[in-house]
Amino acid sequence: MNIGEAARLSGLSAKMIRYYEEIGLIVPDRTPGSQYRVYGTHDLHRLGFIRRARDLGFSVEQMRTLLALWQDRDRASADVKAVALAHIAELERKQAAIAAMTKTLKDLVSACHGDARPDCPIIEDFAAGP
Amino acid sequence: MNIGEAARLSGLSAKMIRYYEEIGLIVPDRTPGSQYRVYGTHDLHRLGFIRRARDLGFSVEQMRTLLALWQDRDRASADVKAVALAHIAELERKQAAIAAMTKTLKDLVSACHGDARPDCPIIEDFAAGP
DNA sequence: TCTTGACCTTCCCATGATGGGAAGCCCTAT
DNA sequence: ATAGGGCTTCCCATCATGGGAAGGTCAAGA
Repeated sequence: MNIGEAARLSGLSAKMIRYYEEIGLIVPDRTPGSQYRVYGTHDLHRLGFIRRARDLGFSVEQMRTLLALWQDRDRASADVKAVALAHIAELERKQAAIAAMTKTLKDLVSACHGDARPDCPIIEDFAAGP
Repeated sequence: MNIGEAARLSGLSAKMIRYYEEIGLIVPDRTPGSQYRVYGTHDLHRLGFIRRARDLGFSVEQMRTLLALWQDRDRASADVKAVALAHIAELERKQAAIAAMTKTLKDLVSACHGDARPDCPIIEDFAAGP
């Protein structure tokens, strides 16, 4: 099948599939005459893997590692788990940062009348020196 | 003062201060001869405001809005609150997305032995079709 | 058989916020 | 006067993604 159908079936955009090829994640065959990309069942399976990993927030480099581990039938499951754990740690780091911002903002928001008057603890907080 | 000291005092990098100038958030005076940027107390105050807003995750466009509201002594506190609430909503959206990824990953990780054997529920999940 | 329209190709550019680095100017202390 | 540190502008890179232009390919219908 061509890239359009592969995109539809995988849920990735054709743009991104070409990008993933450019960086070596998936390299399909080409039709001899037209140079159209041709995706077979194997490629489609690989695209599905990429899609799933991407939706779970893995970086392109992590996906590269995971794809290699997938292909390596003798890898230790510990190797896969390590990649997943590293990603979880990163997600939790981001989550903590967001939670801290949210908490501060909610405190400020709850102190603000939110009416037509100009005095506002939010702005005042921002304007207060360190 | 010059940009280096302004950077030190505000906690922003000189690079970023120049960038904020380029996009019109803060425009300092220049020394007539040398074209060095010169930051006064007013500028420093503004940089502090930017720093605080940035650390709370506001986008540059939101900072632009907030700076304008700060300068406008007649704004309604509701206007400020609306910006903050919109940002909180965005943070919570991101937080929910991260939490969903984290949950899925943790489930997969807990199902994975993480030893020397090759069978791994994580990879298997990724490889499973939609 | 020819045309039309949908699809494909490559190439360039943009995003947002940030950093790196080069080439060259300015100022101050020795 | 010279050295060194700070400043300037300019260009490039990140990461994953989308937009769009110019042009090639293919299949279906007249």
